[in-house]
Amino acid sequence: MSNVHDSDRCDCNVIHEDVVLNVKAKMPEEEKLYDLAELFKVFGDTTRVKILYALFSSEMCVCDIAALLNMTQSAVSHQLRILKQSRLVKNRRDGKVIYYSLDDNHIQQIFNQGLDHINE
Amino acid sequence: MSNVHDSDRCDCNVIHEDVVLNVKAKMPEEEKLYDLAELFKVFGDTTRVKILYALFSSEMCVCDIAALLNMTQSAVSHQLRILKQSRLVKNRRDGKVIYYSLDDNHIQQIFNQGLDHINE
DNA sequence: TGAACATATGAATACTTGTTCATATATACA
DNA sequence: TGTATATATGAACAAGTATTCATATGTTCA
Repeated sequence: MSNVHDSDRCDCNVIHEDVVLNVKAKMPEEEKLYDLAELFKVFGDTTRVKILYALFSSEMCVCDIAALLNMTQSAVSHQLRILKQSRLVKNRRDGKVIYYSLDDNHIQQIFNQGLDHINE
Repeated sequence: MSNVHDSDRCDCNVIHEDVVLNVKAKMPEEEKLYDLAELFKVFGDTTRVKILYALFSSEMCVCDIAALLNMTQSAVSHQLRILKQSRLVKNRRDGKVIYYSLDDNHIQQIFNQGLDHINE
């Protein structure tokens, strides 16, 4: 039984208590929203967006990605780690070379929706 | 006529030049990818995700949002400004009260795709 | 007009994060 | 086994950002 008024953080009055209660009932659990923000945080960096977009075309090794983006191997490697931790990319080893590829089929749709917003 | 080799930033060799050139040809223009990352950066904060999710249910005034999220009116106001600048929300004034609502119909789909990724 | 309320905003602070640099790990090959 | 190459990673630094605090703006109503 959570109460709208159990807070002292808001320095103004609740104007529409019915609305607040109604919306509160419909909100997903805190953790889901946190995870969602964390996912978008991963998409919120130009380098990572470029890497993901590159992998739409084909799997690539770290050196190729670095050359494509005109970036340091180290910088790319750091970003790939973040992408892998978020289960957005996976990798396979072939000798010395490690190939990265997409590990998710929602990314392209999410990106397309995002581009729709930008282009409208 | 851009050349893969005009860079000195990559401290390793290009292994698959054909792949790099092919992917480079398919990459969207730099600016689009930048804008896309900027958009996701806006989604990459728990407070803003919560605000947007709340507005899926109904339009709300600033005080109500602050009460719902147990946050300062000021903090909410700052975030609403960012959301408005990104054309994700709009507002209308009714006397002293300002009501915010969604200004984009891609958001819900983007969020749903994101949740699909998290839940799989 | 002045008090009360809703909202906006600038400055400061604490925290997060992307890149660099140096170096470690791992594999191939002579 | 030793060297070269591909990749990973820890530490440090610079740049960005969310919240807080104080205050300003704008509207209503007595």
